[in-house]
Amino acid sequence: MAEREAERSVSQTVRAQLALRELIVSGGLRPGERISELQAVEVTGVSRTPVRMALVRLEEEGLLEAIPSGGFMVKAFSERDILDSIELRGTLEGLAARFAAERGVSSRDLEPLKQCLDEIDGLVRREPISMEAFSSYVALNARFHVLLAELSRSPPLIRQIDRASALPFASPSGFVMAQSALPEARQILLIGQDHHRVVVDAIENREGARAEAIMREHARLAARNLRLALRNRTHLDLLPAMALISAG
Amino acid sequence: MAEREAERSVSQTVRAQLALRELIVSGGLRPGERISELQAVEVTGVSRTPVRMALVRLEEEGLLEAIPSGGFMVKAFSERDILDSIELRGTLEGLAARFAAERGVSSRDLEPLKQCLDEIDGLVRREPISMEAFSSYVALNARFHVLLAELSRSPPLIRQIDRASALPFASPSGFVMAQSALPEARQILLIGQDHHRVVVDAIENREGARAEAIMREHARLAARNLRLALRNRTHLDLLPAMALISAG
DNA sequence: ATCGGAGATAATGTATACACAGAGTATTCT
DNA sequence: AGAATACTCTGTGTATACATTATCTCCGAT
Repeated sequence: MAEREAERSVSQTVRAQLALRELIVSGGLRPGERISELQAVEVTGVSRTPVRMALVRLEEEGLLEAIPSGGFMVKAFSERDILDSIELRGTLEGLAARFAAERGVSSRDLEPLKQCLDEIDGLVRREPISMEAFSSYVALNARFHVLLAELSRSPPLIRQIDRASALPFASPSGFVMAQSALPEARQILLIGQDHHRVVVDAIENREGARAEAIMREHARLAARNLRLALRNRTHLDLLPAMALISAG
Repeated sequence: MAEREAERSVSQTVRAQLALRELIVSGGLRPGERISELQAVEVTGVSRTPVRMALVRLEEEGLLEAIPSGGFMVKAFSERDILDSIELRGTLEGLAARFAAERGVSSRDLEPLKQCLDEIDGLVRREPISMEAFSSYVALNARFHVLLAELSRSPPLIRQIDRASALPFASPSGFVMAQSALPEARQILLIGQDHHRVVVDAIENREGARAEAIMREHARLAARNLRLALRNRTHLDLLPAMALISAG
C-alpha cells in the first residue's frame, strides 16, 4: 500500500518508462521486435499519451529504434556495437578521471570513492562469491562509476557518461547472470577492483594522464573479456554476457 | 507553395522540433527562460501533442532542461560547460579517428573527405573572407566532421558524436557571427584546415594514436581560442562566440 | 506592515476521440 | 488458377477536452 502511494507520487510517464525499460532489459521483447503502443498500454496500465512520451525517451536513451514507417522496435546490437560502446564509455570515464585529477579534488571528495571500494572488497574477497554478493557488487560498482563521473565536476561530461551507461550491458542487471559464470566473474571483479584503486590513487596524486590511461585500459580489458566470453558460450544468451561485463 | 508541400511531407512533430530549435539557437529565448507549451504552440502552429514530443526530444538533445515542477526551460551553459563540451567532442572524434585508422579504411573511403577539404581550401585561401564564404565554410566543415565520424563505422560512436555536436556552439549557426570577427576567424579556419589534413593523412597511414591525438589537440586549441575570445569581448554575446568556435 | 493562508488562475499531465496511412486479405477478373 | 485490385482492419499521428497541480495574488489576522 505504501508502495502504491510511492508509485502514485511519480508521473505516469516515468512509471511507464520504468516498466517498459524493465520489460526490454529483462528480455521480454526480442531485439528487432516491434513494440506497439497498444501493447505498451496494456503492460504499463497508463494511457497512450504518457506511453508515447516514454517510448520517445527510451528511443533517445538508445533502447528503442524508430521505425521509418512509424512506431518503435527494440534496438538490436551487434557484438561490435557492444564492444565499441564499452570502449566508448571507457574513453569518457577516462576523460572524467583526467578532469578530476587536473581540476584538483580534495582528499575529502575522494572519501566516498574509497569507502565504496572498501565495501566492494568486503564482498569479493571471500570465496565463493554468492549470487546476492554479486548483486550487491553490481550496485556498488555502479555507484563507484557515478561517483567518479561526478568527480569531474563537468555536467556535460556526466550527462554523456550517463547516456553511454544507459545501454543494457552497462546497467546493473547482473541478476540475470547464470550461477555457473560466477567463478570467472569473480576474477574480473578482482582485476576491476585493482584498476579502480589505481585510478583513485592517480587522481589523488594529480596524475591526470595516468588516471585517464587506466580507465581506458580498464574498458579495453572489459571488452576483451566479453569477447572471450562470447567465443566460449553460444551467442544465444547475450544478455547474461552483457550483465557479466557490466561488472568491469 | 512547393515549400509548403515539402513541409507537409514531414510530421508535425519534426516540424515543431525544427522550428523550436531554430528559435532557441537564434537566441529568441534567453537561457534559463521558461518555454510554455502554449507559446510553443503559437510559434509552431501545431497542436500541443506534437509540441510536447518536440520538447521532450529537444530536452534529450540538450537544448532544453526539464523543470522539476513541470515544463521546460532553455538550458543555460556556463563558460566551463562550453569549454568542456568542446573537449568532450574532440575526445569522441579522436576515438572515431583512431577507429577509422585501426579498422583500415580504403583510400576510396577517404576520397570524400579530401574533396571536402579541397572545397574548403578554395574558400579560405582567398582574402578577405566574405560572410557568404564563411557560411559555406561552416556547412562544409560540418560535413567533414560527419564524414570523419562515419569513417569509424561505429554506430554507437557516431550516435554519441551526433549528440555531442547537437549543442548550439557545435551547430552551423555561423551566420550570427559579427563582421568584425571575420579576420581572426579566418586564422582559426586555416589552422583547423591544417589539422584536418593531418588527421586524414594519419588515418591513411594507419596511425591510430596519431590520428586520435591530433583531433584531441585540435579541440583543445579550439577551446583555448574560445577562451581568449571570451576574455577580449564582453560575455554578453556568447552566441556569436559559439558560432565562431564551431569553425574549429 | 508583514506574514500566512486560502482561493483563483494558468499551465502541465493525462485521457480519449478522430483521421489517416499501411498492411493484409478476400474477391473478382483475366 | 493466378494475379491484381479493392476493401477492411489495425495502428500510428494529431487534436482536443478534462483533471490536477503549482504559482500568484489577495485578504485577513497578528
